[in-house]
Amino acid sequence: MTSRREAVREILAGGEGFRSAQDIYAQMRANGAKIGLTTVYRALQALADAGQIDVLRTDDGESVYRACATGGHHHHLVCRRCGRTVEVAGPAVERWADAVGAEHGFTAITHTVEVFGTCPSCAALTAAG
Amino acid sequence: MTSRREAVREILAGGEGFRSAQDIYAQMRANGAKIGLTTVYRALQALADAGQIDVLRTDDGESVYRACATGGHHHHLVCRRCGRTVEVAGPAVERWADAVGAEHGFTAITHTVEVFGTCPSCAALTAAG
DNA sequence: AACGATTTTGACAATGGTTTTCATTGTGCA
DNA sequence: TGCACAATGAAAACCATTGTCAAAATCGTT
Repeated sequence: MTSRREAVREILAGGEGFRSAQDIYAQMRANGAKIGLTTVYRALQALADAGQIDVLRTDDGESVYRACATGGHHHHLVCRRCGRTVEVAGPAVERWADAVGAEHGFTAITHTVEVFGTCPSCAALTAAG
Repeated sequence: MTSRREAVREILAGGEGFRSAQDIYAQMRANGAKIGLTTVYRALQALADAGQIDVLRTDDGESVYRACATGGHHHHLVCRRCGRTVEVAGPAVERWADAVGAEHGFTAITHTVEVFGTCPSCAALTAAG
């Protein structure tokens, strides 16, 4: 029983976009894995704590997870239509956030940035239909 | 009974930082107002739809609301300790977000940016105790 | 003022993602 | 094999939020 976390991580690594804990759980069960929802949550938390996966909240309050392609700090450009995501590095934002914080005397600055848009494919679809 | 929304808006206008729906409800009850939690939620939604208040999600999934001081688009610098918030305008980020989106062919770009940090007062407290 | 139509309100139940509980099971070690 | 400890998972608990629906308030009309 090599920690189920491995299994969870592999599921995430095997996919592309963000997935919710519930989805991951369902998929694992579908794959025949014997795992509980509780454990999925715990694995996800551990992975997130270890910085091995990305976490972000959808607008309706659900947490979604995704394997981190690049180890470093980065943000996401998410298609609001199909959910396709692109990891983007944004040195400019990092600097801006730090500057803004410093300007007001804040320390230990962190920030969350998510960019949403309509990806080319979906834009085409929208135009067509 | 001039729409309870007025009352909710006034509570928000009378405070500084972000407050959760539950907090607002509790405060209104404490002030002697006869209002239901359901109505607070409805008022908050209506106000948010009308663009009269800011809404954002805390890390633990709770929605928090705040009277919008400036009408225009802006972001927030939030103290992770005491919740004090500063509205910041960030032309640089706007441009960056648009540029990043455009670079990948995305259109109709929107973005969410929240900067967290420890405010001077809280930093002092931390250092002291 | 009186009336009905429409909207607003709010107590309560339901929802649903997430977390906790706790007994069970697996693992490492002597 | 036996024991200590971490991991697991089923079910219950949590809790912010939303839905339901009947009562109350408001408006427009007479």
